[in-house]
Amino acid sequence: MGRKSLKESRQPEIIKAFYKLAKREGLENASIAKTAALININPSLIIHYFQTREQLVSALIEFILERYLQIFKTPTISEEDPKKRLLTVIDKLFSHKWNILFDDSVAYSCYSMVFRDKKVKAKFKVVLDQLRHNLEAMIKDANEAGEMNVADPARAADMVFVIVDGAYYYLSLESNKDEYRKKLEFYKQQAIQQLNLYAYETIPG
Amino acid sequence: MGRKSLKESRQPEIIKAFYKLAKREGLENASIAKTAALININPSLIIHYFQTREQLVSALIEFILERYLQIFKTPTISEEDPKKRLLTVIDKLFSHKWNILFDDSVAYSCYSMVFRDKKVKAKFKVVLDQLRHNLEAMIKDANEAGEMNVADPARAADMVFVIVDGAYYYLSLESNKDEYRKKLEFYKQQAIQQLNLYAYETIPG
DNA sequence: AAATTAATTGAATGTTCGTTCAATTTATTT
DNA sequence: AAATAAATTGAACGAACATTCAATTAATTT
Repeated sequence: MGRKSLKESRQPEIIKAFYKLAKREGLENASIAKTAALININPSLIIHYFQTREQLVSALIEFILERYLQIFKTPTISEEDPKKRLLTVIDKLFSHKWNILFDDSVAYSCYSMVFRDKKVKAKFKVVLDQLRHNLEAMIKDANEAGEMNVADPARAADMVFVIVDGAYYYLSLESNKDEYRKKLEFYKQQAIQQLNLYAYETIPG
Repeated sequence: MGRKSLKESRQPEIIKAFYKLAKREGLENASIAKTAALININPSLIIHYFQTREQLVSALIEFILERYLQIFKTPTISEEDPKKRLLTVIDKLFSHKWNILFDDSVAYSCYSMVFRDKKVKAKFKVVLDQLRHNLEAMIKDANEAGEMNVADPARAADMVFVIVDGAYYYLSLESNKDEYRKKLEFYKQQAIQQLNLYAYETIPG
């Protein structure tokens, strides 16, 4: 008996507010007090749900990493043709929505913890590997459907993400929208080329 | 008359201590008081030389960015053959010393400010562009010496750095030393391939 | 040695921080 | 309506923070 727990709704609400604040002012300036003020609750309530700021940050990291994986959990998957499906994912990786995930002060701040916190490092590793494995599986599907012939799907998938990560690292500094668009398109073509490097068959534009 | 300024020696000393501390505890936990304690001076002295913590961080960013450019300011340049010189730089980019610059919590924390501070963004842009221009110049030299024929040196240089940045973003999560070494070598080969993509002549291993 | 200027210290400031704890409110069950 | 358990508040804590200011020390010049 007694009151029902509100954890499942309150915790995400707090994490989202914390994230919003961190985006605005930087993770290092995102405090419990400010977060509480943002959603009109008492700071103690945040401690009630997360015990320490450290655990709140930990929850934030998981929140961010979950978003990364969502690229494989969208209507894309419903695409019937394996090669089309693959190219749709590549499209998405170099699209505006995916940009937003990378043009993100908070994500880089979280990433910086990788060097001081083994658990954070492990979390990031799991997600980045998952992304690679998912893409690898799609490449294999396209191979088996006879639509492509990538000799080493694992390495190809790896390289695609290396290009994605390296591309946004540089693109986030580009203020000129037109330059941004052009470069993004160039990097996308480079990523697609990775699927051709070992391919006997070329992908029609 | 009066006492001579010690700025030129004191400022770097303070920046280095601040950097050391930031590496150990994270930039967000690196305070003026702790930095002062580290080199046995009074906290006020740091304010004397930098006025605010913000300016100290700004100096730290410049310190870090200067180190990036040093890859082109080493004995490498003395190499007589343009192609050898180019490959030596590629070697360095995927070497242990360059690793250290990237396996660095502080650099990513600084980078995260890019999204909230236009000046920081501009600073990073200048340095990343400089790196690309330097490499582009070396590719052109090798082209003109008739040793290579890279059709688009600017894009090739860009791609090399995209691969470097993307590679370390993933590699920094790899704890297994053997895996790390293997993957680093693979990425290096991919970078070298970028110089061959448009080349009529292949580079002998 | 007197004057000058920067280096350096030390005490003090007000602010914000994360966290604790007891008290109160609110929802749910018996 | 009584019992229960979680939600929520509000006051309070000490710690650490960046920064200030005046006082002192140390080097350099005339």
